[in-house]
Amino acid sequence: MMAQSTCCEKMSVKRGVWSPEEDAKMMAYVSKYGTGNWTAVPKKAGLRRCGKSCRLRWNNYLRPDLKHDSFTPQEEELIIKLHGAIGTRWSIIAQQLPGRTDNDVKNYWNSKLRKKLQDMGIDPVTHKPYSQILADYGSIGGLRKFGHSLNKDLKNAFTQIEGNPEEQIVHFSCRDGQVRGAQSHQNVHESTDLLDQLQAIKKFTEAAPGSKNIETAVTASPQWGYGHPTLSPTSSSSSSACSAGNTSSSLQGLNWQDYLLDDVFVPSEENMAEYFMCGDTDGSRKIEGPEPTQALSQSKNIVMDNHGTGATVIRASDASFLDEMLAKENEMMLLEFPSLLEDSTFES
DNA sequence: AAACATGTCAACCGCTTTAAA
DNA sequence: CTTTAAAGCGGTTGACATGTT
Repeated sequence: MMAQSTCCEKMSVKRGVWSPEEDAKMMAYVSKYGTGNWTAVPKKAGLRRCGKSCRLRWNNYLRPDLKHDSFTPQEEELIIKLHGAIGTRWSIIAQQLPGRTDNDVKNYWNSKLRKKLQDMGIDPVTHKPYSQILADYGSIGGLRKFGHSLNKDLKNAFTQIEGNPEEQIVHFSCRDGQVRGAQSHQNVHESTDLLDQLQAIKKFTEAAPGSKNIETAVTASPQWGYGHPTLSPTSSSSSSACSAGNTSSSLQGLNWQDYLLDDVFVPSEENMAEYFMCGDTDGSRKIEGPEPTQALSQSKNIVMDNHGTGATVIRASDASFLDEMLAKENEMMLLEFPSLLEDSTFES
């Protein structure tokens, strides 16, 4: 294990997996004294643990209101949707799932849901199809030459794939000028590992039995649901294939657009408020901090069209901010990747 | 049957936020 | 207002289980 100095080490207390005896002591203590003042718990409960460890054990495992069975398709859907809206705010997501902890949700996302989306050709960070993300790469004015280089690489990569190249490449082609602004710009930062994405797309195209299916699944993007039968992975591990199968019915009919940020935040400010007021009947729980406001202000600047092409409308007042960001990025590109900016072999 | 790879999940780390002194 | 301890949080690790070669 690590040799870092922690509070637990200083106190020379036990670490690692809890024994049934320790759990019993913990339960006995809480039933007698209740929770709170965790630093005092180890001494009072007769445990050789640090308070933090006790709190974690109680909150993540021993609490009687916790569910210990597997996640339901409904819970799965909610996690995906919320993750698409607010990202890795696990505690907030967990508040919407009674009996689940942030740790549960986080683990479930990392071990199951993230892979499931990847296998379907959807970027688990942006919740967009990889094809759209890659199209966006080529459509960013501030990264003009960089985008062209990427497109060249993409074309090289995809000419290697067997089948009808026309159908497969067309979805990754540059649609210059169509997507600009905060949303597409964000994609550049959030989906930085191009290689991984290429591999995922390759995997996706290989998994589909024929190019016709790909045509149906990708070209007709409004019909592209998470549960699309042709997207079920055939070459992935048994567990992911199995879980994908489990949810195909529950998620059928849902489009990837359903999981985009705007679906949750754009409709109205009331919806926003409702969303961030947690499900408690007394309404006492709510999100703290500036995030909802930020999300709202962002959502006002981004308007996705109904077909998920990612077209954005930026308020005039934001233009200078964007220009500044793009200029900064150009500057960074010059410093870090001057060779890419010199690449003039792929102009269009 | 053994070795290796992969998946799962409880627990930990360290940073941030909150609240009390 | 400042300091400090407690609690909250998201990311990461590692032990164990299971699957694959």
